[in-house]
Amino acid sequence: MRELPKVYDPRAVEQKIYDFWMEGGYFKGVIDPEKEPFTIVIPPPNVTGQLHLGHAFDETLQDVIIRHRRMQGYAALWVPGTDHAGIATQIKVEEQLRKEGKTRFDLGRESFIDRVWQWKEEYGSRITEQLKTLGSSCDWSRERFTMDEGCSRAVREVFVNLYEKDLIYKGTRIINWCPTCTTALSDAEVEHEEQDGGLWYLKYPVKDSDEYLVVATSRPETMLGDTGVAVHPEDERYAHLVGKTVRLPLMNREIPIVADDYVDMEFGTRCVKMTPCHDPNDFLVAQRHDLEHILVLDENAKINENGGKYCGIDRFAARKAVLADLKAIGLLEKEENARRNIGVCYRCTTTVEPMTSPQWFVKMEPLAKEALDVVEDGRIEFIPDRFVKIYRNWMENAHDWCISRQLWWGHQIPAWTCAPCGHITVSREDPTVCEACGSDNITRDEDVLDTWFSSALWPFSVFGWPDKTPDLEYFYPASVLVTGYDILFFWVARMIFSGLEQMGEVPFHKVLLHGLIRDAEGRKMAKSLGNGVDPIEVIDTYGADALRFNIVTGNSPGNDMRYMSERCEAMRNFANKIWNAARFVMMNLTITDNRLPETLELEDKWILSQLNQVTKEVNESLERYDLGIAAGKIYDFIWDTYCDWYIELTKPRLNGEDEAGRESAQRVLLFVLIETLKLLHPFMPFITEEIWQALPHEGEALMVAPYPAYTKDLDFPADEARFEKIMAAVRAIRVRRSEMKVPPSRKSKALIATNDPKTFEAGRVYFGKLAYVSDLEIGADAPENMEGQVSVVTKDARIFLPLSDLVDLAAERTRIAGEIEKAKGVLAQQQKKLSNEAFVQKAKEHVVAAEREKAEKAEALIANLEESLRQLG
RNA sequence: GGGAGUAUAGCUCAGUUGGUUAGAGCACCUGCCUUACAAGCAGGGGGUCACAGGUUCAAGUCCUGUUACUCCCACCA
Repeated sequence: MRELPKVYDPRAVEQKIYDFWMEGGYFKGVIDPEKEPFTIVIPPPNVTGQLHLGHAFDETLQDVIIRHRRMQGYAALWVPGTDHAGIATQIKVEEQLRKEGKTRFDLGRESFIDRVWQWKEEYGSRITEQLKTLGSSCDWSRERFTMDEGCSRAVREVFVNLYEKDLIYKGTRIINWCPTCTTALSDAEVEHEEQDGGLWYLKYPVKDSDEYLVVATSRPETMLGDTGVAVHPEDERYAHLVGKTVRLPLMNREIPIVADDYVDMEFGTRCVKMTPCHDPNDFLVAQRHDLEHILVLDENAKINENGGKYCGIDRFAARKAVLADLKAIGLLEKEENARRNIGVCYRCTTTVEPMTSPQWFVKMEPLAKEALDVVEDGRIEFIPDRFVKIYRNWMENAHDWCISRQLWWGHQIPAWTCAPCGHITVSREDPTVCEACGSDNITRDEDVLDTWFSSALWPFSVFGWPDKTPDLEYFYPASVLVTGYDILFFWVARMIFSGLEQMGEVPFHKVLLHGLIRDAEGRKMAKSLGNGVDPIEVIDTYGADALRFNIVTGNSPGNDMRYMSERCEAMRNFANKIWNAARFVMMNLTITDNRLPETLELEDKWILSQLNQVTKEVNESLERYDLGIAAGKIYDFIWDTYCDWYIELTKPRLNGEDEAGRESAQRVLLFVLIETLKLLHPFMPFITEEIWQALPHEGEALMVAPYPAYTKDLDFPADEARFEKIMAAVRAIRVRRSEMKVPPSRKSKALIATNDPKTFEAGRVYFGKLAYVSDLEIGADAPENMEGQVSVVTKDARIFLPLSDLVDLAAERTRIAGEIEKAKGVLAQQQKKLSNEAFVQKAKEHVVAAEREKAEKAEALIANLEESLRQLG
């Protein structure tokens, strides 16, 4: 047993304890046919990222869950890993190159990729090392990376699979193009924000006529690619023009006027310019009317050679130029200011440009259906369940998923196009010849896959799929997935349909969705705002346990939370509280084992019964993934019940002469402390392990000790009730003394008049320490002379404190009369309820019983109060 | 345009399936360095649970409507 320092210093403990766990191999998931597996796969953070509070939140929840299950005896496994994060990582390396005055094109594809791998080697372990400082009990021997060999094989297998099933196809469709990242994006990767913009009305002259058609647009530069004007088929105003053409200004191109009911007859000018290559709706209309496709932007969003004299001009400059030129020739009818939603790239916030482009897509409809079913029928449970609606909404409307990216860092698409015959060969092994014509003149598709394509396979790729590995067999599917609601569509949805499609089974049974951590003002933490909080600094200041406890409490599933460092301070204080409680127990410790004593005192039964109750509630809360509630209960038990009451209660025994009494107090103190450490361990793993190691214990490590469970043997409801009587009396004395401002140094005699002297006799010894009583008399009667007596009343006792100099009899009478009024108020309410027949008949039995008891208590209290008042005269 | 969430003490938030006189932390007030802990102890003040209806013996909790804020989804030029 060691002497512990007075103040807990997490820095002296955490690293040491983590190393101890690692050396013990306790994080390792072990296949054990006797045990039930409990699996979590980590949402892989970006390999070159840095730990932020969002990660800390996510990882803490997972660690609490996995530690609880591990202690419960499950074969627990938490698989860690990182994501190659295509765009994000590529951007970072390109930034680095830029500082050297180079672009990726200077290096060429191969050396650029080499460079990224170097970068990954350099920074790839940073985030995982940071995860360790949080205490994450991941099985590091199973760490994976979305671009490691195994995951790459899984990606290839899935791609080929889906292609063969016709669920992946290549086609020229309208996609979202980011001109900065120079790649296509999926719909999910586009964020919408409202911006001020304009709406311009352009006049298109009808051929061989004096008429004009007026079209409105928010992107006038796209008119360079217009190939038609649409009006509604039933619009009489324009009926005579359908089939004719207009002369497209500036480009001097004749384009047809078509009738299509896409046009809203109630809206705008009722004429819509058609730019099939730069607007998804126009694209559809163009298909129906066989309009020409003219792409006018290049990959950097500059006007291309199809834009005539505007070629080479950036889209926004082109907008101004086009408008100026139209105005000059009198074809700009008017302009309006308007706020509108524009799409921006989720990585770089550049305005994305819708444009047609040959890309690869995953056909969503067939996949989405089953993925929705498993959530609807409960095979996968969302916590909280309101996310089912959001998920449904998305699944029912999901467009095909654009999976090709014009990047270099990522899984290159396994498709080869044949130069002579144009056939595309998609294959598990790199082909040397075209599978259709046998030509060896084939070239591999340059594009790579969306990062989320490999993330979608994570729940099974980490276990070695497509091989049937023992891990896959035993640990798949995961028990619970923990992640933020912000990646429900990016990741969760795609894992679900991928798991179902490839494994024929859900990838996890439950999804615990948490919110975002915001700053103290409720704003999103963002680099641009500079309001980010570095968890590593927090850990350094307050300790990982404090950060974890802060994050786990004070929020509920699915809701955002604000980060406030004051809360960390409070939790640091809590850690210190436990530390000192443990110090107290240790400095009084002479025993070397932690068995309970043969005989239990009243207060022992009380604390054990309370412990048992809190154990039950904590397990129930954890079962429901109400981690914050569970943590709160442990907090209250430790601070209020154990420290503020029980420890104080044991002091008379510990300091007493009775050997047996000293030992039994130690035994109960130690037993409850150890059980409490176990309860708390998933939440505050470091400090609990450190203390546990310093106490007499069985087993190697707290983290693999059995988690406490409710037991009938420690249920003492009758003793609890008896002890509550003593507590009530102690509290009442404290209140009275405090009201009279009697300092603790001034002790007083006390007389307790009660009809349950046996109970108070059992608790006699506590009144000295807890209620500043110097000499206690217990009996049935009040003192004969009430002169100078302060009376304190509970429902079970009338207590008299001779504090003659402080007593004002008149004031006493007033006070007691006031208390009677208050108690009568309570009683009246109860009686009202109880005299309501409907209540007595319809309410549950225990509710009625509780009300009766309450009424009885109030009655008893009133009787005692009245008795005291009478004696005061 | 569709959907979801939030609204409880000065601040940040809990509040399980409706059931004691609605809780915690921080802040505030009073008294205490009572030898585990002043990062502490004891006591206290502070809430018409956004608003209006409804269901029920009983509503912070369920239903309807209203207001305010937040978020997600969406191709109205």
